[in-house]
Amino acid sequence: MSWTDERVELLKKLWGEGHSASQIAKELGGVTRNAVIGKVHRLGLSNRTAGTAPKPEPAPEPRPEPVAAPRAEPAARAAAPKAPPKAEPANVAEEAAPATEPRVVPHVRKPIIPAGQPLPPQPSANEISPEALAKMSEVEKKARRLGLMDLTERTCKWPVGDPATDDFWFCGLPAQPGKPYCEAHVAVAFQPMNARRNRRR
DNA sequence: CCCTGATTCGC
DNA sequence: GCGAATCAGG
Repeated sequence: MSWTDERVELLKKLWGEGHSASQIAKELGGVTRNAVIGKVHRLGLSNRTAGTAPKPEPAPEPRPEPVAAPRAEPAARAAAPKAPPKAEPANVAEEAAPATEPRVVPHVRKPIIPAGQPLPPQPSANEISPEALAKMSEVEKKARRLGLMDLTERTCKWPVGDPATDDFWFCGLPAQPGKPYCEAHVAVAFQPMNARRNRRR
């Protein structure tokens, strides 16, 4: 493969969008991340300040913490996340569709499993620890929202949303080595039969 | 260990 | 110019 105008163009675009060299290499195909980096340098756009203000800062996370503790035990480990079974509206900054549909979807999600992997929780099937669920929906907000083609051996392949709609993507966060999912999703997918139970302390 | 970009240097 | 090997860091 050679650096045709097209490929260089795509390289510039992706690099400008903050994609990593390895990601770009995969999207371009036929090149390694080294090749990409090398080219990036030769093009003189090593600094991602190409154009204007591409400062992909992760959305600031709300810190719910205001507990005006009157006077409690010093070492009180209040680790009781009230994870409501309701799925948080993991939305982005803006939503194109107003979605005035009367239809309410109360249950969690209905992920579709890539292949031969442990099945995610069926909403009505079994029970997952509230903590795991909470962590999961929390993570979905930070997910990279990868497309099918962006998945690699080390990206979380946890599907989110309805494949029939545009609102469908894969978690994409760093997967646990050897596992198909990231830490949070592994926690949900690989539920030890005795995960909950001896939780009391 | 996984990943990231940066640099070198033979081709 | 190209990119594998290597380096340096997270």
